[in-house]
Amino acid sequence: MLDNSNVKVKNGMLLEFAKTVELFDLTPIEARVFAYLYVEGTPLTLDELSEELGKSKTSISTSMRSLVELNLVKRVWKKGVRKDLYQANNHLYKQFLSFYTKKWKDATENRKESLLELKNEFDQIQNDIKDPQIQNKLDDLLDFHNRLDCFFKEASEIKKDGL
Amino acid sequence: MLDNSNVKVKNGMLLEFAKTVELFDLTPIEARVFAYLYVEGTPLTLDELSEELGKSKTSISTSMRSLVELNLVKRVWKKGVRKDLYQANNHLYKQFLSFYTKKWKDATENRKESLLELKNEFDQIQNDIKDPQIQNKLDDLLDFHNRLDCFFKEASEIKKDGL
DNA sequence: TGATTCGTACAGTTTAAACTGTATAAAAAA
DNA sequence: TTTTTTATACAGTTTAAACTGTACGAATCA
Repeated sequence: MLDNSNVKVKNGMLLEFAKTVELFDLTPIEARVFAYLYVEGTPLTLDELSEELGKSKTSISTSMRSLVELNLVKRVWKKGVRKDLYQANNHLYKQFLSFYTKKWKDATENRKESLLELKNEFDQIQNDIKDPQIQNKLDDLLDFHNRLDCFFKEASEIKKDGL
Repeated sequence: MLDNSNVKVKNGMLLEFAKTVELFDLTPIEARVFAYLYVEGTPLTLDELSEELGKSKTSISTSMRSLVELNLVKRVWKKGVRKDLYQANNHLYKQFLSFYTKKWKDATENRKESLLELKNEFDQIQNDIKDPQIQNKLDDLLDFHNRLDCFFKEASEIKKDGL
């Protein structure tokens, strides 16, 4: 009875937060693992998480690897503890937005490069057989990708304010 | 030979653009349909798309429905043509960013509401048994969601400039 | 009116992702 | 050293998503 309401609120947080985390293109289990680590606060082992979330240790291990790669979770050491301990990074906003904007910037930049290559190829076509429609579309697409790029550049600026 | 290079560039655009579209959480087939419609420019029927993309008409039909709901494609009529015709909206940047930011704003707002309900519930716990850790985390999460909200609000502002 | 053609609902199939259990290499303890 | 314990690679299984073909109601044409 004493802790009952506390636990209820905690579980609610866990559930809601995991949904938000999924928006950042994490798989459901990655999201749950991160949310659990974050709400719990203290560093936890793979076995503990496996137990608490009712998933196999292998599942936890693989999703943990992703989370570490994404810089959302870090491995921590504690004297006398043999197992690996993992802790959620607690700068939620900064971390999430930075890895998300990075992902987009990388993607759009790759795409821009490819489109520029296509433009080069197109420019080499003899003028009299160039399809002007294609010219237009190519330019539109390049413009679109440039704007996306700008958007996420501005986004990372905004991010820094709200540290 | 004459059109060969044109076609090659066109196919390249199609491929690259589809990848970008997928970033906006569209399924691969939705992305391809949209990209094809966009690159092609002229309105097309389900049958034509089915033929060109080598997918069943049903597949095209369902993905087209999503695209129309997302306001990325519109149905157009042409005198004398019995089949439905679909055309890609050509304000790429505006359309994509507006539906994307909307999606995020809706999601974070829902989440904020749920968290506020949890906060109410938490406030009703007797003070002496409140877990202060939970208090902190709840506040952090609310703060995080507020910032996300702000981010996408600012984002839609930026968007309007680059119309 | 009946005949034809369109778009999509639905059921079934294929394909891919998520997940698990076992086995193994690496590290720690004895 | 050997024994024990950890994290993960891998193969196999389960689960979910993507996709297709058939069938049917709605609309169009004759």
